[in-house]
Amino acid sequence: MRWTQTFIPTMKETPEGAEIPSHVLMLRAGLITQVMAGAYTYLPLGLRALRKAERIVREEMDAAGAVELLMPAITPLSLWEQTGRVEAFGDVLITFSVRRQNRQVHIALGPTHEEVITDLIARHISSYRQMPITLYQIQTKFRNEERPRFGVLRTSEFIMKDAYSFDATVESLAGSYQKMYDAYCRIFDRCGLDYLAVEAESGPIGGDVSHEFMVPAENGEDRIVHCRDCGYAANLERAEIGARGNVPPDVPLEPVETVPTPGSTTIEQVSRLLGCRPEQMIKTLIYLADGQPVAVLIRGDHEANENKVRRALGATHLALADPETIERVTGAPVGFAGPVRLKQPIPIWADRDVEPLRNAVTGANQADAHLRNVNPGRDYQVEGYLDLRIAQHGDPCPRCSSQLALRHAIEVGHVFKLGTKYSEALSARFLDENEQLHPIIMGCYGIGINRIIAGLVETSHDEAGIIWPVALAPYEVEIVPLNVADEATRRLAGRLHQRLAAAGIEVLLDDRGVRAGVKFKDADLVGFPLRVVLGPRSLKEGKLEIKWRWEADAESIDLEEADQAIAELVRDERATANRFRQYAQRRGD
RNA sequence: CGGGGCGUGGCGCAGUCUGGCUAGCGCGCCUGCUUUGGGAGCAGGAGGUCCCGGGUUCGAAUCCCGGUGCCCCGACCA
Repeated sequence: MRWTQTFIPTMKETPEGAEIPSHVLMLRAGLITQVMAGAYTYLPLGLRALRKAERIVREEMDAAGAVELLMPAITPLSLWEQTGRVEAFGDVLITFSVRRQNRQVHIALGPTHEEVITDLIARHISSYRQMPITLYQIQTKFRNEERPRFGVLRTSEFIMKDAYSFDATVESLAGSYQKMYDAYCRIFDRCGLDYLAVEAESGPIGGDVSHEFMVPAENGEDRIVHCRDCGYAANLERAEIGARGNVPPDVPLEPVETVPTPGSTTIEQVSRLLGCRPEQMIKTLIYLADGQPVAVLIRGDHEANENKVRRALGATHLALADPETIERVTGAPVGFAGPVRLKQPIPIWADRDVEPLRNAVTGANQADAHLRNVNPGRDYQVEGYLDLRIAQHGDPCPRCSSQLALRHAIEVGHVFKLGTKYSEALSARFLDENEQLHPIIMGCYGIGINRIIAGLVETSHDEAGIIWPVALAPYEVEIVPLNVADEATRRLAGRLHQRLAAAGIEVLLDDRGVRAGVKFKDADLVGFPLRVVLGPRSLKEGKLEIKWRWEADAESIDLEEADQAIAELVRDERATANRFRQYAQRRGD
């Protein structure tokens, strides 16, 4: 391809509103352009990168035995009503009605396709002999994001690879799940992404096991913990905390004392008023677990992890209690709850970090008052001490004796053991070998194709621009003739271009009649992996210059058979990605 | 959905507080000459509903009212 014949609107300046590197660089390099909040056009270069990511995903899904199909983006709203997800999605689900003759057809744009595929399977699979099977598609999804942001990382329309497995037994599901997990590792490896597979929260319904594939990045929306020593990694929503070796301080237990704290309902206000540190305070949260009130004690400087609480209580639904319930249970308005002398006897569970607290400060269960010198056993009893709080940077690792690091990350993939939620709701059942009817056991597996690109750019760039691995680069090689006014240069460049293209190399020829500096800047900005310069200096000596984007220096190679040498280099990098890996390694250190 | 910011040729911005000549600057674009290894120089030129609607005024990019779009922080995110 010739630069003058395609469409690459690069920009010298950063458009207003773009802040994070991936957004800035994708706009400036002419990969994307915004159409509205949360919707982008993929320009020719951006589309090429996207297609390459898609192809890697497709190849690995096929290799893992998954079978591709394509479902429609428009789906009947009734399907979503059957699974209760019209409410679950709320405004995120884009719905509309169209007229057909004398009736209204209610349509939802698919934000994901569990309903559609389960409905399909329900119609066509009825025997254990037809399973296991995994189906996938690469398709545009629609979610009306409350707040689209970060360029292409969070949009209302995006391309997703979504796969769904169907198994007769949980053992079989484990196999299907593992195949997808392994395929995901290969996919993100091939894309050159620096990723972590983290344990993820599977949510209150259906699933029991789930992993997310995360690209650690400053601007990621998710937060994960990672142990460098043993490799434990988990989404913050799920992250366990290791043994803390909490030993209560050897101090005399002071008598409980009620102190007035008018209007002070937060940890911060009370700690300031009473001159105590938040870590000396006990936060008492009243939850409704499947409708039953329960008290949860968390150290003042910590935060409750509601997923942990829900799991620990074996509840399906968990939510902070409403003010009326709190008042009924504690006898005080919101903000003054404590474990001592609750008005109504309810179970009290505490986080492990509450156990060693002595002479602590907590709510007095009466308006405008707190208690000092509260101690466990003497003043209140708990059902038990459990891991109930959100992990923090530096917390002990749950798997080894090391510490957890907290990092931001971009979620690029998610694998999920779904169970039978959708098969039950949509009657997708099969007969086993004993003629027993069971709901089909499902798994679902998503990859955000756009996020692969954005994640790569976000983590692989320098001041000058993007640094693509060959696997995702819009073009593998860019030929830069410095003086296109020179007939000989033009002819040489054209011939090289032709030969490389004929050799199956993805090559772009910058044939613009602009100054050398402009071409160099654009080459760095877009970030093609291999740059080939034909300039008067080296041409005189029968040489041309090649330079990998991530290397500082160029090297000269003979003009004679340069095409073969370059093709060989590119093929080698395609096969091994060794050079890019070395750069990524250096970058990581 | 709460809080904040912005909207002026294709892009980035000034001008708005304190209303007043023909709305300005840089980049980009077009023409010509010179130049040619890291975003060239000179000369000439094209390109504008100053986000939209209403109001105040002799006069509005500028003041007032309403709307709308975009961005950021937070809440939310199968």
